Amino acid sequence: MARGINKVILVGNLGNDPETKYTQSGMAVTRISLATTSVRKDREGNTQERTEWHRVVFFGKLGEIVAEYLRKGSQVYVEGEIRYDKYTGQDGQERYSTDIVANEMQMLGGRGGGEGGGERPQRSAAPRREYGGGGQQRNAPAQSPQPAAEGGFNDSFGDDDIPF
Amino acid sequence: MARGINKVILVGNLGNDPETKYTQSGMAVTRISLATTSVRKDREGNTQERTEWHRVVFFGKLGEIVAEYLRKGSQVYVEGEIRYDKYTGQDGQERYSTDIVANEMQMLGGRGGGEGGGERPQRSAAPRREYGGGGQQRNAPAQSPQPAAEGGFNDSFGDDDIPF
Amino acid sequence: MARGINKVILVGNLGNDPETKYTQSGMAVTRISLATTSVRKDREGNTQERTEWHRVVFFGKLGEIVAEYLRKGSQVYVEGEIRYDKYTGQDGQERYSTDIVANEMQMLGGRGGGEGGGERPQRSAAPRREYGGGGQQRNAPAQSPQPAAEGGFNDSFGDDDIPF
Amino acid sequence: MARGINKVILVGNLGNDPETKYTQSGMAVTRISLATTSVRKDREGNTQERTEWHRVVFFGKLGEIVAEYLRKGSQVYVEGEIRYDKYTGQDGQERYSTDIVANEMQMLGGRGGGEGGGERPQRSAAPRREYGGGGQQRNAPAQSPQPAAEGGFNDSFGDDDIPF
DNA sequence: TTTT
DNA sequence: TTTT
Repeated sequence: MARGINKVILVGNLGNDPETKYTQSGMAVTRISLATTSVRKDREGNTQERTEWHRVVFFGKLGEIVAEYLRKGSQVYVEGEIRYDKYTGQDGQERYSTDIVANEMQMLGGRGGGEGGGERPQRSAAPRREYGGGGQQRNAPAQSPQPAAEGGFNDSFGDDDIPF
Repeated sequence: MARGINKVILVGNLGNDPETKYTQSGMAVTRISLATTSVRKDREGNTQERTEWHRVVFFGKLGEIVAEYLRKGSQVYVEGEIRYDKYTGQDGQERYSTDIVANEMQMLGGRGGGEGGGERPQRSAAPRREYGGGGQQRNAPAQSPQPAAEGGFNDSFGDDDIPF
Repeated sequence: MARGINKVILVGNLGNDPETKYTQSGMAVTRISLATTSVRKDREGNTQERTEWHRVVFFGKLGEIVAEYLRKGSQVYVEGEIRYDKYTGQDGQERYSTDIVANEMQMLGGRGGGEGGGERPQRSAAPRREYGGGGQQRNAPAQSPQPAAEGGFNDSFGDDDIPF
Repeated sequence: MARGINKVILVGNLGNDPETKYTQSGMAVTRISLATTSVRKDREGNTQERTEWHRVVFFGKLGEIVAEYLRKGSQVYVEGEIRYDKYTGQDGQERYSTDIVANEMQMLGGRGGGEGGGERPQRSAAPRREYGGGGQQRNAPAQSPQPAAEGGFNDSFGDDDIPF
C-alpha cells in the first residue's frame, strides 16, 4: 500500500570498478559510482557542462551480476529509487547521504567497458517476474513494421484462455 | 537477459469502469481505457489539445485490485510496457492492437473517482518484491533536511550486517 | 551533447506549503518538501514502511505556478533530475545536499490540497513546447473513450504536408 | 494545462537505417524502427523471449540528428510519448497505428552501430531548454520547431543571485 | 572517478 | 512535515 512514486532512471558510465561486500547472511551488496553529464547554455550563450556522480547500490543477485559484468568505464542503464540516509560520523557529527537503490540494470554498448573483462556479453538483469499464469501456449507474433518478424511470444495461456 | 528497455509511465483518468475477465486458470485480466491529454501551442500560437486513449491491461492480483478500486473517472498512475499485437479479424483481415501491460499501479487523488465505489481508500499495488535478505533488523532513520526525522526503516539486515 | 540520462519521477504529497524566493534578476525559485512512502515486506513477513522526503526545487515560471497552486498536503507529479551539491557550512564543515530540480509538474487529485486555496482547478505545467512547425491546420475531433485509436491531431502541418 | 502524463522510455537497437522526409515547410521527420527484447519465464520454467518493434518518429532538429548519426544496429535511448492514430487505407478500411513521438534521444555505446557511419562520436540531443523565466532576457538558443523536453540545470545566475 |  |  505504497503512497507515492519514487523512481530514478539513469544512463551513465562507471567512474570505478564496482565494490562488493557481503552481509552476514551472504547477500551481495555492490556499489558503483555513476556519472551523468548534462550540458546547457547559460544566458551568455556559453556551454555549461555539469556531471553528477550517483552512488548506486545493488542488492542480492543484481549485486552479483553488477560485480561480475561491470567495470570502470562501463555504460549502464539503471532504474531504482532514491534513498536518503542520516547517520552520525566518527566525529559525532550528523551526516547525510543519498543513494540510488537499483532494482533494474542493463548493460549498454555491447562491451563490458574499460579494461579487463571486456569480453563479457551484453546482458541485463532484474528481479524475476512471472508473467501470466494460465494454461496452454499461444503464438502471437509481434507486430513488426519490418519484413522479418520476431518469433512468437508465449503468454503462458492459450488462445482459448484469453478472455478478450 | 533482456536487450532493451520498454517502459511506459501514464497518469490519467479512466474513461469507463474496468472490465475484468478470467482465464481458464482463474487469473484476472482487467482492462481499462485511460485518457491522457496534452496541450501544445501550434506555430500560430493557438492552443492545441489532444487526448490519447490508452488500452491498459492488468494481470493477476493487480487486475483484481484495479477491478475492485478503480472506477470511471478515477485518476491513476500506471507503469508498464508497450505490447504490439497482430491478429486476424473475423473478416480475415489483419489487424493490429497496442496495449500497455501494466506492472505497477497507484490510485491518485484520494478518492476513487466517478460515481459509485468512491469510498475506497487510496492505495497502490505492484508485484511484491522482497528487499534485502539478510539477518537482523537495523534502524536507519531517514535523512530529513528538517529537525524531526523519519522513523526507522527496516532493511531486513542488522547494522553489523551492513558492509558499508 | 549530454552524456547520460538523469531522470527522476516522483508522485507524493507536500509536507508544507511551498517556499518561494526570488533571484536578483527576478526569477522565482520555489522549494517544496515532497513525501513518497513505500512499503515492503521483510523476510519475517512484517510490513515495513519508509518515507523519503525529497527536496524539490522549481525555477522560473514553474516556480511561480507551484507557489500559487500547491499547498501543504497537495498531491503532485514531479519530473526532474537529481543534483548533488557540496557546500561549506557556517562551522567550516563541508556539507552535502541533494535536490531534485524539477522540469515538469502536474497537480493531482483535482483539489489543490490542504487548507486554503483549495478551489484551485487541477492543472499542470511544463516548459512550453511547440509542436509541429508546418503549414495549415487539421481538425482535432473529439475523443472516444473506446477502441484504441485516435482521431486526427493537429500536427500543425496539413495532411498534404505529412511525408508518411 | 495538460491533464495527464504520457511518457515512454525506450532503449533498443535500430532494425534499419533511419528514414527521413521533409514537410513542405522544410521540417525533417525521421522515422526509425526500434527493437526492445524482453525475457520472462513462463510457469513451466521455460525462457520466453519477445521483441517489440517500436515505430519512433523524430521531428525537426532531432530528426536531422537521428538521420545523421544513427544507423541500422545503433543502440539508442529514446524518450517520448505514445500517439495513436486512425486513418483510412487505400481499401477504404480503417487502420490504426501507434507511434512514439520522441522528444529526447541519446546515442549509446559510443559507436554508431552497424555498418557505415560508425565513426560518429557518441552524442545526445534534445531541444534546448531554457531555465528560469525571471527578469531580463537571456539568450535563447535556436529552438527546434519540435517536441520539446525539460528544464535542467544551468542556473544562469551567479552565486550571489541564488536565494538558497 | 566515467564518458565525449 | 505529507498522505493512507
